[in-house]
Amino acid sequence: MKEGPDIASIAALIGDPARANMLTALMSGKALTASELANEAGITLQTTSSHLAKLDDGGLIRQRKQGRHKYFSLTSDDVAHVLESLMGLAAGAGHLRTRTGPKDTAMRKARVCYNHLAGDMGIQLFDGLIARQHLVTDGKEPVLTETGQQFVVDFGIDLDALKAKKSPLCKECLDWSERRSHLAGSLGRAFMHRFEDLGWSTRDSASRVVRFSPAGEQDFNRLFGPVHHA
Amino acid sequence: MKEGPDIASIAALIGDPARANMLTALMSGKALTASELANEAGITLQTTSSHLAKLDDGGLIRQRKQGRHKYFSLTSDDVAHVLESLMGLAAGAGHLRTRTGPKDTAMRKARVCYNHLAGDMGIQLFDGLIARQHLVTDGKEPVLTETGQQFVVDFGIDLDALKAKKSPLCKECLDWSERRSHLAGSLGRAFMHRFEDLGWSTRDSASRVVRFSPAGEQDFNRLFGPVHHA
DNA sequence: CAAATGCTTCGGTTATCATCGAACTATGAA
DNA sequence: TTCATAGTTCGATGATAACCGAAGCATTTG
Repeated sequence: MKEGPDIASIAALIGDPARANMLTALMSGKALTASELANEAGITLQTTSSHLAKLDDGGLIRQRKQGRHKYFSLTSDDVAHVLESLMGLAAGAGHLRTRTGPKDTAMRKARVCYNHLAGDMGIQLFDGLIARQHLVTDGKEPVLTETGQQFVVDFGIDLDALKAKKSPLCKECLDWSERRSHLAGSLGRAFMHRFEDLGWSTRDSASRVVRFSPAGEQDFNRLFGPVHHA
Repeated sequence: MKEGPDIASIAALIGDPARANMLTALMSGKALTASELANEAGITLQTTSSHLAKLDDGGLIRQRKQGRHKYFSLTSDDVAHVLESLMGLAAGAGHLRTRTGPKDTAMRKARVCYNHLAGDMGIQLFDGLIARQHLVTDGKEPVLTETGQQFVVDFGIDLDALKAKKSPLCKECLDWSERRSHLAGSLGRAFMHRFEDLGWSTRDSASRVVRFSPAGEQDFNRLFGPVHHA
């Protein structure tokens, strides 16, 4: 009724089932066309157009014209973060829409959260970095240690390029399936990208599922898995 | 098409302006009554009641009856975190709301609530016991853990005598200045009594104010103050 | 007991908004 | 040019839900 940040209008945007489905689809990190989003939400193209205009107006999505197509994507990691948090709440409250299926277990194991790795393996990555003291979390956002910076560079990530950008290097993102933190931010994105470059993992084209090859998973566990003390 | 939790229903809950105002008001961490929330949202009590039922149904708030009042608060830090993120997206500053309770600073700090400690220090006692895992609250009334029982005995309280009585050992009591929980029940009374026996505190004869000696407050903070992680 | 206070339930009104059919614009292909 | 595909705009409809008045509980106070 009065002052303060208008969380109601933004939440209302997410609160419509059709729009929520579109946003969830965009959590894959891929840019999608209006038609694809219409299909995701199960509504006609006209209605979709109206929804997309509202989402754009609310600053939740960004659009790029390319030929006669129009590609839509989430505006920022912040938007993805809010959506992921909402999923956490919904999952905690027992508001799951679908019961556990084959795809669900794959989703829980490894999936993309906008542009970084989430699910069980996302948490392993995060915990593994911390266990090896490559990353420290003192209250606020995580920070790379000296050895951590060295490790990242050795792993084949151009750290200087990431630092040059203005977007935050490390961010925590709450996992809705595990209810624990995993690594987001530009470093999280870089890790995801590197895994694919190394051939460790591939993205499922139709969903958010990330599939690791047996060899890739083995390498992953060696570098990020639980630490065994002597 | 439909994967993951149902974020739409939860977002829709937050998406109504009246409910958003209530939730924002509850972000203070304090429990508020239905009437106060009605006032915050600028709607009648009937409508508020309906909204509160929906928020409760969605698992966003939790309610507690005390006397003829009903106090509402956010269910968890997770809820607060989502709201905070939404505010970030809405790109605005937070706003503080109604300030209620005793104006006397001494009363705010420490006072007697029937027979146990209330006010800021009462909350510190309660939070401190939980932070040290001496007390757990899983939905219902708090319960002493193994280490908690040992701690209580070591502190000089005759736990067996308390257990022998029929009155409940631990109860949560809502603080009317801080609007948060503190420890009541026979254990709460025992703590209060022990503080006085140890010479840590004395009761003001004319009011409900409890005065701690400097040394007593120091000891109190050592045992019940905030926990510092290594 | 009765009066007062705090909150809930019920019924009816109103306003909003998601939805689709149809018509329109824009880009690309034949 | 003509056709096809991608997306937008407009108008009408229908369902949902926010809202309040009035009456009903429940608890405390006098």
